[in-house]
This record gives sequence, structure tokens and C-alpha cells, in this order.
Amino acid sequence: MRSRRYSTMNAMKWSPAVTAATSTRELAHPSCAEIRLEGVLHALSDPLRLRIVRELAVADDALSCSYFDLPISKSTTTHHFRVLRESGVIEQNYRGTAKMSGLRREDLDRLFPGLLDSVLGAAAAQAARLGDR
Amino acid sequence: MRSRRYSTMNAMKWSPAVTAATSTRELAHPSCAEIRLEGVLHALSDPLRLRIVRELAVADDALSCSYFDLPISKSTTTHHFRVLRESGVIEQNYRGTAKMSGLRREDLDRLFPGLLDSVLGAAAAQAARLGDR
DNA sequence: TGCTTCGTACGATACCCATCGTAGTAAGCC
DNA sequence: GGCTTACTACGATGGGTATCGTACGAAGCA
Repeated sequence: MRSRRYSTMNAMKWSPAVTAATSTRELAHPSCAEIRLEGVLHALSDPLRLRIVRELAVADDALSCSYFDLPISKSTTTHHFRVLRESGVIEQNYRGTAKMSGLRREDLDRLFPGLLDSVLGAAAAQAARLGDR
Repeated sequence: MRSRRYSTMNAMKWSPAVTAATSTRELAHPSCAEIRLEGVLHALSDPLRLRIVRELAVADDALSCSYFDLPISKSTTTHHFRVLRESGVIEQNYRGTAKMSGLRREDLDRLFPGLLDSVLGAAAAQAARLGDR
């Protein structure tokens, strides 16, 4: 018998050790050691999530979730950002009522040198090849 | 039950795909224009498929499906190879009773320069970081 | 103290997909 | 012709996941 597939989220569903703090709005992020290539690739394989990552990549600093004009509901948006965060692609924190998201560029570059850049380049190439947008 | 018409349905399923064929046993491959980055990333986001691709990458030429010692059934193996082929990551053709698979390295490099290499490098780095295998 | 903005949790739904076993085709060999 | 090897199609199954609406919470503002 084989473990079915890989467990998408590395064992940390949505209630990790953060519970010690008193109502501090903190979000669980995987440590670098917990980031898995398969999870990163899976996170990037969704068109909407790839689009989010591309926009984050050209931004100077973190962007709020509401910055993105996505053709999906707010709940689904939350879902996609959570997939990106739990796979280790982005980091998020609260600033007032807003939730800011930014690429974990340095972590990813250290773990998987060149990967993020080539994915971003490939996405740009494909966008140019198709009708762009 | 011996004389059940099986190949007729098969032929109908495959024939509309044109492709000036010399043999009836030809496999459908996406053209370069049809290859999508999201599909490639999705294909590579499965641990078993990534493992297949890694082994193909170090092989000199195409390998038969049975070369791989995968911890899954033969039907599931067929499924994974089909995902890889239909996403444009590998090409396959029949040689006798065997089905040979090889990376579409040049196509991928032309479409997405550097992507394949960085994914392979990332996979190797992660394998080294973890217990390897 | 309300009201607004922004995001979350929850439950539901429908589709996707990894897996299997079984039964079948296709080529090669004795 | 039978036997073997290699792979496939089909149908089923169970878990994954993208989507939604609704109700809720937390922060900021009037």
C-alpha cells in the first residue's frame, strides 16, 4: 500500500502552534524546511494563482488581496491565497483591515535557485505568445 | 465474449485526430502551440510524475514504461504517462510491444527557456535536502 | 456607538483526479 | 496456433479542490 498522492498541505492544516498568542491575528506559514517542490508547482499550476504571483512579482512590496481584480468570489479568493501561503509561495500578514501578500522570493530562491524566475519568464513568454492580456 | 467488438470503438475514438499516420498505433501529442505552462506545472506537481521526469532526464534516450519501478499498478502508471504526454512534457511511441517515452526537451526549452532545468535542479536539491532516495 | 470595509469560517456542491481491478488489444516468440 | 510480454480502456471509488453564498469577526472611521 502506498500513501495516496502527497498530502497537499504539509501536515499543517489550519491550526498549528500559533494558538498560544491571545487573539493576535497571525497566519501560519511553512518554514523553509517544510516547503515542498511539488506543493509549489501545484500552487503555481492554477491560472488564477499564477496570475496573482505574476502581479506580486512586479510589485515593489506586498499587495492587499483586494488589489487584485479576480473573476471569482471573495471566498474563493481567500482559498487561493491560502493555497499560495501554505505551499510557501507567498507570505501574508495583516495591516489594519487589509491582508498584505508578498512573494517569498528569497526563501524560494535559496531552496530552488532559478525556479521562480524561470516560471515567471515562462508565464510572460506564454502570455506574449497567446493574446497576452 | 470472445468476439466482442472492442477495436471498433477504439478506432472511432482515435481516428478524428487525423495525423497522417503510417501505423494505426499512433499517440496524440499536443503541438508546441498547444502546450500550456499551467498544464506542464500541473503534470510536474505529482511526486510520481516528477520522479519519472527526473529519470527520463538522466537517460540518454527514450525509456520503456516498464523500466520504471513505480509503487503503483500498471493502470495508474498508464494514467501518469498519459498526463505527461498530453501536457507536452514527454513524447511516446510504440516500439514492438514496448512504449518508449522521452522528454520533449527541445520543445520545452524553446517554449519555456530554463524551466525544465530549474525544475530538475530544484528536484535534485530537494532530494538532497531530504533523505534523498 | 454604529457603520463600513475587508477578509474568514462554514457548509454545500460539483468536478477533478489518483488509484484500483478486470478484461481486453497488440506485437513477438515458440 | 497458442503463449508471453507490454500496455490500454473501462468503470468504480474515494479523496482533493474550486466554486459559491451566507453569516460572522476585526479594524478603522464618523
